[in-house]
Amino acid sequence: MTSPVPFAEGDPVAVQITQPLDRTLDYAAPAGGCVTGSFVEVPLGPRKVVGVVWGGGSGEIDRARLRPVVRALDVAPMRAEMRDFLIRAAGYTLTPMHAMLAMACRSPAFFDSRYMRRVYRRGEGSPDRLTEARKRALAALGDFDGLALTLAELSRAAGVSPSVIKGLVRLGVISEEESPRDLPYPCLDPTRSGYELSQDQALAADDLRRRVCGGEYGTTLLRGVTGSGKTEVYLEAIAECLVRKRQALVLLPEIALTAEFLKRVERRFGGMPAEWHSGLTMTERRRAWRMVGEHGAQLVVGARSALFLPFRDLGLIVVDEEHDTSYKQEDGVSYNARDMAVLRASICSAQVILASATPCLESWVNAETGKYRKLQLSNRFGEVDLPEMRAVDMRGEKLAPSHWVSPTLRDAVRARLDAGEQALLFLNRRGYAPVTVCRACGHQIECDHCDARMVQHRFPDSLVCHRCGESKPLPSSCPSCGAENRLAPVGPGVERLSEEAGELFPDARIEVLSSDLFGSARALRARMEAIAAGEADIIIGTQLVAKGHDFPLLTLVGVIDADLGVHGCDLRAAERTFQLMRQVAGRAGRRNRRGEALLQTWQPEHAVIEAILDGDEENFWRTEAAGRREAGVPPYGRFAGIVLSGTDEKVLFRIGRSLVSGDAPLREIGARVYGPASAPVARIRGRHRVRLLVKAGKSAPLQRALSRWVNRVRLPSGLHLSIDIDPQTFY
DNA sequence: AGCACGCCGACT
DNA sequence: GTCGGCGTGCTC
Repeated sequence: MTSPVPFAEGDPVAVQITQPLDRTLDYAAPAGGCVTGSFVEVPLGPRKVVGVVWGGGSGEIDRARLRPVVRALDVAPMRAEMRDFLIRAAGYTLTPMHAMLAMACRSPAFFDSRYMRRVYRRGEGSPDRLTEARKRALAALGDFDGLALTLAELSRAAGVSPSVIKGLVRLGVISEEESPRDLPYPCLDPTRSGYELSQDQALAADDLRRRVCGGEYGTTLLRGVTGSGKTEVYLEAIAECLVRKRQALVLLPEIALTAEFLKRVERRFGGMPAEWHSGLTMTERRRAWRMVGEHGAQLVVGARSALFLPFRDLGLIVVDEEHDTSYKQEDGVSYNARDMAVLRASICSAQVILASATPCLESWVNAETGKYRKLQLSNRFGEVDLPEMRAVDMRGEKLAPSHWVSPTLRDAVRARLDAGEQALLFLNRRGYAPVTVCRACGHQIECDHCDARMVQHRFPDSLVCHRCGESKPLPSSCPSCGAENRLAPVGPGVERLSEEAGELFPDARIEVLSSDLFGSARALRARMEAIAAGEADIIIGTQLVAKGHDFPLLTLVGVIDADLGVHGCDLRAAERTFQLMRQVAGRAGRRNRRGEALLQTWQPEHAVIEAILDGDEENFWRTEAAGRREAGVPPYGRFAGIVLSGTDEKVLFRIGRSLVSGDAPLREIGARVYGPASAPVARIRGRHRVRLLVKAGKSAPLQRALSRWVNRVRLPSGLHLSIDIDPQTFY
């Protein structure tokens, strides 16, 4: 990598700012100079904004007219490889550079000065008289041996007043010193002995260690079912990375999973790594950002945005549960963290480990074709791990109206309860009922802002739009025809299912686990732990329970509606259903008990349901891949979504049609455009959305053609156009 | 993104 | 005759 170019005071420099300008602006370097990559504050009209020195000035503006950079910010300059990453990520996702840069500038470190704080440690002297309060103060210092505590922290920990501590400082018993605000994270020790690995795991771990040692780019798909010990294996790769003094990053799909993972890291390396996600306080963010860029953080555990942290020398990125859809960000800047991890690693010569029991088809194909290496972990616990899976053919079951638990499933649950074991009823629908319909006129209650049906909830009584979060009370009369008391809930949600379970199993302790029923991730976690310890007999849950938590007493999973995901024309419907079913089923029966999974379905002969039941994963992936190849869709073709949003739907369609009629740049590369049509979510918070879909061949230069195409039309003000490369949703 | 400049309707 | 609506364009 090129070393940073220095600029002396007054030299013209090009600055990329985080404001919506699609080019750099020239400024005069500040007093003390700056280098390429310096984070700077620059004047823009009447304001001051943050930017990064991108290089020497363009010279377009007369030197004498240049406004000077206000100051270089007190953080390490952006490294050349980070700039390279941002430029290439922007080019791939067709994100304007200013928006891409903004993601790398989400740092509270910019404006908080690097101030010192006064901390207290044990000093040399001994006290003249050892009072009770003084004893407590010294004991507290002993408890936090080596840690620098502030006056407030120490006096709270010891339960004494600050004056006691000040008194001891005067006697020299406690020493007072200045220490930087942001402390390095504790040093992790990769040489501690790790978890005991099975032979299979040890082989995989050795392989990954060698890769990390090589110091080159490479991606490995690490496959293994829940309980096969993927985490222990990639912790060894991290250990190797730390031994080599390079930094490591672990991406997790959900914040709720970090706490448990952090504990495992602490057990393995004897210290806590840095965390990065939306739940951090300002202070924590500042410390993490700064320490990652200096020498103070070896390992970061975080959400997808951690990819934009200023790592000094990143040697390994682990993407855990790589198939998880939350890695794809679609609001604002849209990118897939899995793909960006691979890009970033290829730029800084790092290894990538994509870990999953059920990889996404793209990764499966990449592993098959040799683009990624693959490592398969077999099951540590022999054959016990996968539950016995059976379909419950709903066509042969007798069910009362508005009931969803079949007699077959009911009997199976009863048997588990009698044996003192737990059962899980899985339904991927929050709330009481997904639809509220008027029995008099057939009207369905929709959200006023989103064109989505509102979901009826009972805790508390209300109608909630799951799209925008809008809620309103359940009316007593139909908003369309005015009929009184004719509004009826239709279809099941977890709350309604728990009502039914209550009737079927009046003596059982029933617990609903749904993300909206808990105030915080912490509360949810605590509840899950209590349930895992046996505080419930029947768990009713949404996909929340499919991830992450281990319920050792759970031996039966009943999937209320296995067909939910297989209809619909979404490209990935089959894949998602497969992944979710395997994950949920994997919750049943761990370690010593064989579990059972019952899938209620109206179409047991459907290819996806059959693939799930017969357990031959490779066969499922092969069939799915063949179908995609045939249709020329990802990963054998490429898609891009164009969303036009604005207040006037007619204008959106007009612009959409004019885009279609000017599609020459697309036809030149053999791509086709479909639409315009109302977007899957036709209206969000009052703004209409119209969507176009572009389909191109696998190796067509899609991005270049798209930007040429889109830049041709002039957009009326108030109309917004966004491009989503590799969209997750279609129709 | 902000903020200014600028060109057409209802008020003192 | 002015105040102010927000459309268009600029920011080194």
